[in-house]
Amino acid sequence: MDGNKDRMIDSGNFHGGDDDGDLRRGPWTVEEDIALINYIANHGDGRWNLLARCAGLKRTGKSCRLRWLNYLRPDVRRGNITLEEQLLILDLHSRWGNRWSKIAQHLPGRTDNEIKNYWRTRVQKHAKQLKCDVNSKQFKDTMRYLWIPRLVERIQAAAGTTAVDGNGSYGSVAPPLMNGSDFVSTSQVTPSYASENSSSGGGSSDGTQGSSVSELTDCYNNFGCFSVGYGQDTAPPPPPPPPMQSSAVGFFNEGELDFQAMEQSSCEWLAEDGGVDTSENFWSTAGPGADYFWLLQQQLN
DNA sequence: AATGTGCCCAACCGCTGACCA
DNA sequence: CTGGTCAGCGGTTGGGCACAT
Repeated sequence: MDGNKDRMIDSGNFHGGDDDGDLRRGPWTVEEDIALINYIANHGDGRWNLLARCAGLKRTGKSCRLRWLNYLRPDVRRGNITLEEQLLILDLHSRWGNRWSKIAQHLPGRTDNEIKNYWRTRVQKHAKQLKCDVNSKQFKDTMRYLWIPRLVERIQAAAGTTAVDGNGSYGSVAPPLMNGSDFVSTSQVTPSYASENSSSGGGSSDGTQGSSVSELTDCYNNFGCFSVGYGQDTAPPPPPPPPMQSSAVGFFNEGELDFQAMEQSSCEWLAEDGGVDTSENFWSTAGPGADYFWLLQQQLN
């Protein structure tokens, strides 16, 4: 994993010829990155097409913008998605669906692209393993009753504030959640985003304001569910979850969740990425891409 | 060692909305 | 109102890597 950190170094042209108007495509070279960083340092960003021309880059403005926002921006955070971030992503996605940029606003340093990739590669993969659609009720229930409680537990364990009953089984925790008064099931989220405060710089004045991890975990412990910001820009709270539907697939047998099987899968998932490190910071230590950025810094100095 | 397979993620593409003349 | 330009967003692609066979 993390293997392609520096694959774009000096990798030359991508997609071969396709030179519509002398424009380059594909991976960025160190020289291009330096040119872009230097130009933005001196002139700021924005007006990307103009920027691309003035910086002497044979790239579209779009490409420059994407490169800057997703990779070169100094505050971009790299490395593994932490448990806290996973929790936030699950929660925010349950409210907003695939509104990656909106979700990314609540994860400082993370890009919409990164979150989108995380969702597709990890979450959707597990939906596939469960043999259910990522938008299906079954999958949402799995997230809601298993993965999220498990994440909360692990976060708290990492913080040394264990507040979960001893046996660690969520088979016993899940039923109280069944009142489900607050937690949003995606199917309930009507995409009525019009009422949100859309001041693009803000990001903290909508329903999720302050949707920090600690608030999420606190809320979860107090009420057995999330309720942060719910209902401010969405439909009324969903009704209590009905019993599992029959015609179950994957972990849904005879109309009931197979919690054992689900929990096993949950453990595998959380162990495989969440259990590694919870605070890896790409910029501060050797991590994915560190060698590339080291090289970049050397070039800039 | 060679080959096959799956995963990850940077970058691209197409679409949409905002803005302006 | 219309047409053009630009920025931003979400979906998709494909190269490279790690691991399995």
